[in-house]
Amino acid sequence: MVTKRETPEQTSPADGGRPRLLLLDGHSMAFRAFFALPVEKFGTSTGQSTNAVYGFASMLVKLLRDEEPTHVAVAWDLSGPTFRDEEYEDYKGGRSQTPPEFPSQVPLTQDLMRLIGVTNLSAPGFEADDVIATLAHQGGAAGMEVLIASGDRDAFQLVTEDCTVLYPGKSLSDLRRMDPEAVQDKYGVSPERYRDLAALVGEKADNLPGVPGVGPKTAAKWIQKFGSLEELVTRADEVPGKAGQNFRDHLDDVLRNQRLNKLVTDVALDAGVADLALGEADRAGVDALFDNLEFASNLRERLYAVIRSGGAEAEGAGDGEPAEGFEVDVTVAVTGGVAAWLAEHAAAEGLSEQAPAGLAVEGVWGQGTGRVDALAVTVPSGASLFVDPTQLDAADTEALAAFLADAERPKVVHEYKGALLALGAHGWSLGGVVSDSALAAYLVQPGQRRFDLADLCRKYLGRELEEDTDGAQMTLDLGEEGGSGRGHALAVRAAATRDLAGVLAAELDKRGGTHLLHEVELPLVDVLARLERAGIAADREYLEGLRAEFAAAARGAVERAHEIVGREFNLGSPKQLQQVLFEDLELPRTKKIKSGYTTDADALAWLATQTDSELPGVLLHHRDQTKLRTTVEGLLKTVGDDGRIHTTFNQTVAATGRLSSTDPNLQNIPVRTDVGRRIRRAFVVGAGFEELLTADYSQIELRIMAHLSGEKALIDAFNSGYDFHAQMASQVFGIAVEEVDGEARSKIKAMSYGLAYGLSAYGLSQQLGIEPAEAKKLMEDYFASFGGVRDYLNEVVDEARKVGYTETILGRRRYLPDLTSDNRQRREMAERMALNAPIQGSAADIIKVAMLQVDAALTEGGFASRVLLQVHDELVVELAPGEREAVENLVTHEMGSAYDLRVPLGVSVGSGQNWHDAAH
DNA sequence: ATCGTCCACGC
DNA sequence: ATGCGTGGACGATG
Repeated sequence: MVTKRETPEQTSPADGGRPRLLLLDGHSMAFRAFFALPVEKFGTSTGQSTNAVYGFASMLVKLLRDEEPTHVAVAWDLSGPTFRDEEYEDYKGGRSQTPPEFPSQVPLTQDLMRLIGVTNLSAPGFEADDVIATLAHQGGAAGMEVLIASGDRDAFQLVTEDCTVLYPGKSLSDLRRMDPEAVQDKYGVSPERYRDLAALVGEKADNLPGVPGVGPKTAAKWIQKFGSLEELVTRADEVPGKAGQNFRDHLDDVLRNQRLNKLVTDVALDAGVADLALGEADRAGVDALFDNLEFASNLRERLYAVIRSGGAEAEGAGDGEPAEGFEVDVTVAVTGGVAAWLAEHAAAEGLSEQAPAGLAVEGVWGQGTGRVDALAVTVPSGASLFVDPTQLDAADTEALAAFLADAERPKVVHEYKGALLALGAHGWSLGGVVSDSALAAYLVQPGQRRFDLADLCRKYLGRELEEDTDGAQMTLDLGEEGGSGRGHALAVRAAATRDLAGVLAAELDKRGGTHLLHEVELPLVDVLARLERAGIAADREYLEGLRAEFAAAARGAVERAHEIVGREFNLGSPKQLQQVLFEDLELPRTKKIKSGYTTDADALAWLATQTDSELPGVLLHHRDQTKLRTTVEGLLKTVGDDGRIHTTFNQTVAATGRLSSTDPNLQNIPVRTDVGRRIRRAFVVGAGFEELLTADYSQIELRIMAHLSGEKALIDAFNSGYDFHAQMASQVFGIAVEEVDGEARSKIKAMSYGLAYGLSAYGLSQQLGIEPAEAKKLMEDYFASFGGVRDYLNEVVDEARKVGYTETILGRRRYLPDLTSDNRQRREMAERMALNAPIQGSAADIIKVAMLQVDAALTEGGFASRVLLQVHDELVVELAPGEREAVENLVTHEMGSAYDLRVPLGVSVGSGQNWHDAAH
């Protein structure tokens, strides 16, 4: 196996040009690292051990820094037998078991090597040592200086004047330089005779017994006296004493040892020494891996200081100095100076999509609005303008507004939507935004938790955004007049955003996400900002009424529950509930959870059937009413002065590409029960509008599954014109569609939807309340009719395991390193994510495109109607007077044509005075 | 105050 | 032991 990166031009080592080859024995060094660092202190939150990876990386960083090699390779053992096993079947026998936390760290270490530009090598039938011996010979022949880092003493036989072995001492970072003199000093023999000595002494780790009673001292004495093992064997009868008799008795062992410990120097390899030049690091890849391993920034920074990086990385990163900050030359706008500065520094001809201005907005935003406290513009030269909007005159304001709105003056910003809302609240529009560093980072790695500017700078630029706040820097800033410290900080953010956008553009391009950013996510920002700004009208009095009603019902349930139990307790505390149900009332135990036994709704419903006690039913009722009450209260809290609720749509949270909604979450308003649906009546049409319209995709995820799998039976079911689930059931059960009853239909419906989630037979049985065996049979019957779906799902996972990521129809990637985890739970979780991500993510792609098309068509048609909400597969539109029919057609058409699947995109619409009545 | 757990709502 | 989210309440922790 060879992993090779592009070979950059060779760098010269410090000593004037002689190439220096560093060879590492991967397994032996990783194993040393494993035992050098406490495994329990190095692990991720999900249980992946990382001590060996961390230790190995630290050791390598030190070597790269101290030795400055020009060429590096790591040799790895393969799992299969080697020629030594064939010669001696007990070779390495009797080794104690490898610790279970170790093996999974090997591929992680190999990944890291590849990412930092180091070649991994191995050869079937040979050990890592043989690979190293071969390369060391090649390197020597090519006039290179060779360094070998290995924890295996067999490597000492390779030592020459030009080849030094670095052998770990007490700690991993303490590598002893074994040159010819050091070998002679330590063992009393020259490196050429080391094999002779090792053959006499034996090697316990390889299960190669030597001569009993003969250690390194005796062996060295003999070799010194006789000159070599060969001579020693010829004159074996001259060896004195008990040890000499043992030698004669174990002659065969010694000779076998000597044959086996000879390292092979002509292994056929996929790469020669010339191919081992230290490559360019994939910094984003290293970051992703370090994030995954939850490594702190310390090691990351030390690594960045010694590796070659691709892209526009921090300058001076190769000299081990701390990364430099951002060079900005800040002009603090004084009244009347903005127009002149913009004319001089930010003219349209000075900016381009490749060299845009960086814009940073300081302020707050949310609830569909915002406020600008300050803003900074940085142009490619580093010239920066800091603006306090309260200090502008009319001419300044006009010039600034013109610059911000000008689509011909490209700019990049971090959190575009926030900037839109904040600027919009001051009456400014923002045009020409060619990238949003947060969105770009999200598309590069959608699973990341945070997309802070500071975090991203550290990760992609290797630079700290903020200076030490407790150092002299701060004092200095404070000493300057007019808040230039604050101006500098904001200008730095603008500069950082620009640098970041450049690096991320390159990274995103590599990952095929450029189209998604420019054609979908960026244009969507503006649409979302307008959705948030519009909000949805709420009937406050109606909500108050609901709150009172739900609160009263909940109180009633509390009283009744206390009465039943005969004492007071907190119905909202799962812990107290367990005490009451399982200890006081001694009801049957439910499913185990961390803290005891579950009291969730399924369990309470089951308990209700198992006992005469009224309590479970009362608790269920209490849960329902309490949940409804808190939902209503949450909504009431967010109704604005304009009588509307302005949610926030987050575009960088869901790893699959979906939007999410917060403050309040309008994507989880109850709909499934009658009482829950009443809350939807509180979302009403606003003043000046006529009705609400809802439009949703029917079974979009199943349609995507049909499209992606190409399963003909599934595609036919969608085209049959019958009720989809009934049609599927008729196929599975081999009956006519008319004969499919409700039970059969709902079983197949659950099965179909469960597929996209990676549902197991057990899960299906739980959901349907049937025996696992019956669920298994159901799955088998289902796949007998729709085997293409199963094949597709398997293929998705296999492919993702191979390439490391899944992809949606628009090329949105999700990286899933856990697919190769040796931890079963993690691996299976990643497998379910892998089969779900293309389906859920493609649905997200489609509705995003639909939103753009609907929005554009509404604008183009001159309609006053507007989109208010997106709920994953549904859009809520506020209809302006007289526009219902036209907008209904428009929305149906645009949603239906957002993407051309192998099955039609079904869209159903309805309208009414409120969200409830607009359902269909 | 902050965090993890449990629970429940949506698609 | 079915995917993706948000959020409230509780209770342990600081």
